[in-house]
Formats: sequence, structure tokens, C-alpha cells
Amino acid sequence: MALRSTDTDRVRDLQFFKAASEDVFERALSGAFLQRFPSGTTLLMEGDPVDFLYILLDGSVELGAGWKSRDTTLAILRPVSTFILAAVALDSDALMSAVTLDRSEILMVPGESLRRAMLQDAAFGFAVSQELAGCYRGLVRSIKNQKLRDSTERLANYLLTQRARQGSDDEIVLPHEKRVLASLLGMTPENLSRAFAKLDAQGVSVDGAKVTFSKVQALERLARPSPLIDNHYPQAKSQLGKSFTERQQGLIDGT
Amino acid sequence: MALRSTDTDRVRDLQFFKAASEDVFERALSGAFLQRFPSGTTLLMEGDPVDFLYILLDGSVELGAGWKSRDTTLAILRPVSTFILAAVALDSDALMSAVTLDRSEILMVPGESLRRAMLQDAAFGFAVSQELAGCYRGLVRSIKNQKLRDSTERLANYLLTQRARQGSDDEIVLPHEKRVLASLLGMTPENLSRAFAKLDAQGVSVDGAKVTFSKVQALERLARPSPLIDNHYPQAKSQLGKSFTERQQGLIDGT
DNA sequence: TTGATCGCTTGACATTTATCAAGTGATTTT
DNA sequence: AAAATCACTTGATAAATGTCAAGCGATCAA
Repeated sequence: MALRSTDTDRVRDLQFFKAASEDVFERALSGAFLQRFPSGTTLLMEGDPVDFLYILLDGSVELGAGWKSRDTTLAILRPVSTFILAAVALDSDALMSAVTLDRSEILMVPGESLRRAMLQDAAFGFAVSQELAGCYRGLVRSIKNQKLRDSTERLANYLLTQRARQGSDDEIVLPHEKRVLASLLGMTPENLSRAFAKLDAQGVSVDGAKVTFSKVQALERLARPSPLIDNHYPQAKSQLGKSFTERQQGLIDGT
Repeated sequence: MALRSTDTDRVRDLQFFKAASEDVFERALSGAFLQRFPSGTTLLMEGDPVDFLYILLDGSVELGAGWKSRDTTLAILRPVSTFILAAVALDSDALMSAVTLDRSEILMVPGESLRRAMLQDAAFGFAVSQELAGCYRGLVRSIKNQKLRDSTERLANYLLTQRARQGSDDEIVLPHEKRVLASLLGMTPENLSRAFAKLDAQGVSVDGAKVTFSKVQALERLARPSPLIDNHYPQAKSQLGKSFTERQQGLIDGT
């Protein structure tokens, strides 16, 4: 499928293409093509060689992993996000699987084109480094969230992050199915239900995907959100360009 | 402290300095100085602004984080390793604290010098990208280890990784205190003791820091090590240079 | 040597989390 | 419309993990 300028425009918004000249931009995308996938499509399995950088333009994608019959969700991506950039940079196998959660539109950029562009243009390479650094920091947050908090605390902080991101004051809409959310938060669906029940004492009420808050202070006292773990404002910090966003960060990114 | 050539030689071994010309190498290290720290020194606290890239030349350093009275170890570094590269690339605050576990020798490179070199030399910038990508993948492994395995499985895999790294067949020496190991593995010291006791059935016996294996097959059946989680051979994969090593990977790196 | 400290271990117990089974309500299929 | 499927919830129970307290043996200090 040929690339339309409306597509490339959307990609240009990505933090690390902002820095690129028109020339470098074209070279980095040489051989790229746009593809549409239905919901539930496996784009990539753990261990597969990675030939493309994926750029999600529309829909949503789950990054996950499995071991011994267990499975877990590592991140849920929304447009516009890149994924498996690290594997592309190293030209190595995927450590995560990628599955569409909705009908999705994805730009597939040959890894070789990207690597060549990085080697040809230092400013572009630097921007990719910053993107990778942001992804790294997102994972650091995710591990801290996982190792330092119990499941109710993780849920409480997830809700507060969503509240900040959705800009709402006393109501949010869960962007995913609860079973997916449970996996992202590192618990079973059963325990997610019970965690919601516990947060009733902090004024959290659930009705389907709609969650309302009546005692935000109490919720914050339990959640104790921290800028060193939670990333409530991903699009701000505009000074450094959006590379600050720290994509692919599990919990934090789930908007 | 002035830099001796024996020091710079050791740094040159680092994956991403291999690619650099003598000229770029010098520029990247301009303003760098060597410093010696006693055991237990806090080099950096979570939230601190990061002005230097740290390069551990001798000793060992623990990267950790805390929240609400809890603390956890995210990685233990051995020479020669860089740390907080991501924060330096983004010129942002540290998400982890860094503490020396032994008397340590550390080269401190001004972040500004490093960033400037990245912008001046695309090949060097590319090598830094690969280093960051390796770090990222190390964290992916760490999260998978944490979310997909219970504490006994994590210990069993840690032991097998050490066995592979130490090149020994039926005996290893734990490189850290057990309480540090427990924190790295995401459990309490008490539970680490009990996990060792459980592995008695798999032929694991402990005597101080010495651990011996009498039924490796049984241990492997329980541990089920996976190349998609565990990184038994960090210095191999020489094709891509050592950037493949995936440093700062928690469990996996603890050699 | 004595006493203190420290790292580690063990037991008893509490809490957290997972598992299994059943049931509800909504949507989809036949 | 009836039946089936699905996401979610709830309860009962089991397993994993954390906490508290005590004790052991080695190291270190007085």
C-alpha cells in the first residue's frame, strides 16, 4: 500500500522524526508500507526475528509475554506509538509478542532503513536514542510499580493516572476490557474485581467501564502517586520534544 | 583526578566506545574524572538531577528504588558497566538510586560531553542507541521474570544463570549477600531461605555463599530457563559488539 | 575472653494472591 | 425466542508471600 501524505504527517508527529530533515525522514521510511489488521491479529511472537519497526497509527496493540502456561501483558499501546524499536536497533529477536486489540492501522518500516538513517544523520540517531531512553525509563517505572506496590495500590495509581490523562475530575472510562487491565496490572481478573471492591472505601464506584470518584483525597492517600513511578502527564515536558513521553511503559502508558 | 591511559583503555572496551574514533572518544570523555568511593556510598538518589554518566571500573554498585517505606533492588552492576545512561540521554532526573556495595572506582563523564559527542558522530550515536536498546531489553527480561515466575522459580533460574556465567558445573559462589540477592529477586530474606530449602528436592545445597548442584536436570525442569527471559551468555553474540550484552538487567546481570 | 553486632535461618502467624466453582447479566448465535 | 457465549463477579479454599519473634553461629569490638 502506498503512503499517503496524511499518513506520513501523522508519523512526523513522532518525537524522533521531529528532529529529522525531510531528506532523512524519507530515507528512514524508505520501503515502508501501511497495513491494516483486524482485531486479535498476532503481529509478532516472542522469539521471532524482527524485520520492521512498527508504528501504530490507529487502533491499539498489546505487548505481552508468556512462560510455562502463564501469560502477561507488558504494555498497551495507543496511536501514535512505535514498538519493538529496541529489537530493530539491535537487529535481534523479539522479546515480546504483539497482538492487535482493535482493528488497527500500522506503518511498517524496514529495520534496515531505520538503522541506515541513524548512521547517516547524527541528529536523527540522537533522537532515536532519546526515544529508546524514554522507553527504558518507562520500563523502570513499570518494574518499580510491580515490585513496590500490592495489587490494590497498583489499581489505585492506575485510576489516578487515567484521571490525570483523561483530564476529568470525578469520572473516567476504562480504555480496555477488565481482563486486559488485570493482566497489565499483574493480577487475575478475580482479584481486580476484589481490588475495585476494596477501593469502595476510597470512594471508587464502578459501573461497567465507567469509574467515578467521590473521595479523591482518600484515594490519593492510599495510592500515594509518585513522579518517580507514575507518569501522569505524558504529553507535557514539551521542551525536549515528545521523546520525553516514555512510551511502552506498561501501566503508565495504558491510556 | 587525571585520567591514566590504563583507565581509558578499560573504558574503551565498552561496547559503545568500540565504534568511536580516537577523536570522538576524547570528545565524549572531555571533562571526565575518576573517583574512588568507599562501600555503602550513595552516588545518586531517586529524583536527583543527573549530570554525569557513571562508568563503573572497579567494585560493584546497586541500583535501587523505594516507595512508602519499601525498598527494592533493580540491578547489581559489575565492572565494566555504565549506568543511568537513559537519564543522561534525556538530561533528566534519576529514577533509581545508586549505592556502592564495595569500594568502587567510577569514571564520571559529564552528560553534556556525551550528548555532544552523540550529535557530532553518527556512528557513536548509533552505538549509544544500541547500548540503550540492550538495557531496555534487559529490563523487559526482568519484568517478565518478575511477573511470570514465583519466587522459587526466580531463584532456580538465578542459580542456573550464575552456573552458566561462572562456567562451573556443579558449584557456584553467590556474588552478593543473601539479603541483597533476596531484594534483587523480589522477595524477603526469610523467603529466600525457604526457597533454598525447597530446592533441596532439586539437589541444591547451600553452605554460606557456596551453592552446589547434584541434580541439575531436576533443577532445570523446575526452572525451565528461557532465552527470552534469561541471558546466560552475556559476553557472547560477538557479532554486534558487546552492545548485545544488555546491561542493567536486574536478575540476569547479577554476575 | 566476653559481649555485642550482624547475617542468616526457622517457626508461628497474618496477609495477599491465585484457583476453582458457581452464578449473573448482557450480547450473540441459532 | 431460545440457547449459547462471554465478561465479569462472588464465595470458598488453597497456595504464596510477608511479618514478627526467637535463636544460631560467625565476626568484631571492648
